[in-house]
Amino acid sequence: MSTVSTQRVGRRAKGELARERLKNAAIAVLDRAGYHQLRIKDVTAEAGVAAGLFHHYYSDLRSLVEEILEEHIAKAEATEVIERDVSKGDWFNRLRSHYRFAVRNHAEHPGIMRCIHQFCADDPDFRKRWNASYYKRLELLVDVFPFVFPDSELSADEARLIVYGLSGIGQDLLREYYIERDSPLLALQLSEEELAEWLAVLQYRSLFACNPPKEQLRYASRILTIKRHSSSPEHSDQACKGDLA
Amino acid sequence: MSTVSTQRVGRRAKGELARERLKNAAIAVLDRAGYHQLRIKDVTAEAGVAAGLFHHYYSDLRSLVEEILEEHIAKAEATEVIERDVSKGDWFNRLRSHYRFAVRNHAEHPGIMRCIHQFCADDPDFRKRWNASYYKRLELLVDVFPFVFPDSELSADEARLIVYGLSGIGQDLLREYYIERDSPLLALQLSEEELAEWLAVLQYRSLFACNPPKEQLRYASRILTIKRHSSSPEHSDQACKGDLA
DNA sequence: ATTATTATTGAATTTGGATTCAAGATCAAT
DNA sequence: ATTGATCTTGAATCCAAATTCAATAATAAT
Repeated sequence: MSTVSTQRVGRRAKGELARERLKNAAIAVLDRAGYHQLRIKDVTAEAGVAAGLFHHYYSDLRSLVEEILEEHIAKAEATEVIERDVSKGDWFNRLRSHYRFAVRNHAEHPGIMRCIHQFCADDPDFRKRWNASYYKRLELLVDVFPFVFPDSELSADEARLIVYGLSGIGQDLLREYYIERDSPLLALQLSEEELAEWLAVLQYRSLFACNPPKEQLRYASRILTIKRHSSSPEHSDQACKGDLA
Repeated sequence: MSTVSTQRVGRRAKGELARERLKNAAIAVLDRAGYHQLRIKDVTAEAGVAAGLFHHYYSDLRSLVEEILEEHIAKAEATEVIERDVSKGDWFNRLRSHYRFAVRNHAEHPGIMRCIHQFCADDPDFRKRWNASYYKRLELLVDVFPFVFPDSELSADEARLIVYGLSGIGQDLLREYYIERDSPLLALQLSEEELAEWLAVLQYRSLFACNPPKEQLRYASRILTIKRHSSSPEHSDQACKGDLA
């Protein structure tokens, strides 16, 4: 059907290409300006096409942006497999994997993440769509709750309260760090892996009320030095030893 | 100067009154529609005045809304005194007080909190203004870090990383709960005090890697039943006993 | 080579809403 | 009671940006 040669491009393929160029242009503008300053003219200018062409491919800005976000979500969902190589009881690595995913998303697609955030605040329908994706990940954790804590007297909703509450750890921080790029924490010059680990440690501590196993930590081990000076030394690290189910 | 009687109202006072009515109308519309759907006509209609009157009192919507938010921030800062009756080493109550403040804000002024959120995502200047207020509270916690954890090897920035990371606990949750009113957690029917306590417990656990003292908990004590079934019983609760500096 | 289809342009029009303003109403001062 | 100031109205105007569309170019089918 469509020619693959460099010069000759089929009509249909050419159309698809222009469509794609508009999309990429929009992403570029989203990155530097955000959704609410986005104008059709910005997009077509960035793509180097006439203003009128926009409506040949999209009915309005919102539908273009929705397509971008939808694709992002779909792609992320396809490749996440967050808990892929995490062994069954290895909770610290499970949490760290979730954060790796979140951190990578923010670091690689700040414009898109910002836009998702703006859409969620504005548009109930989109918020539902996003939450469906986001909560799917959270529910992975909620689901294993009764298995990990068989003795706990928590209801399912209470488990959810905990997971949803803890999911906020680092959310704002990631935004300030990667999107606004305007946080005192930028001074720390953290790599993605480092940041993911720190946040995972914080989450782990809250979940289990103890530290993750020392040997798993590659960057954030200094957090283990946090001890109430009023309590007996070496209290909790030992008790919550190992990390196997 | 101005008459206090019910019927007769001075010229100046009448003006102030209309100004106030516009402001309250705007808050009402913010509550139900949010900043980005806010129109001057909506505000004047809600206030029951002609469209043109708006510009007699405000140059544009943004300045009106900024005034509303500025007043909110100022009032909140004036009355917060968050750590007022928290005794020096009583960390659990300190955290709980912070959450009481956050929860109350969301419960009482969902429209304004939503608007703050929207402004922060859009407007770098406002975000700075808000962060100045928000970080002021967080720095209360950062500042006492070296005092509470004298043996810790954390740098100031690392302490900040922890505090900022943990500050996210419950942020999204409060939005979904009080602003969007669309969270599976609504099923729990939590009172403000209950929610504040749950979130404080989560934060406390992450900070100290142990549970807060049982006797402080009025609602969330079931969280103490969370124990890794692989570890020895009663491990950390005892070690981190009491709560005095 | 001719014809039909799709892609692209940019000027003209439309739209949603902010902004202005002349005129009328209300009020305090004299 | 008259005057001058402020408050209020709503229709008229303005404006930025979206949207349309007739004309032209590029490509594919015959």
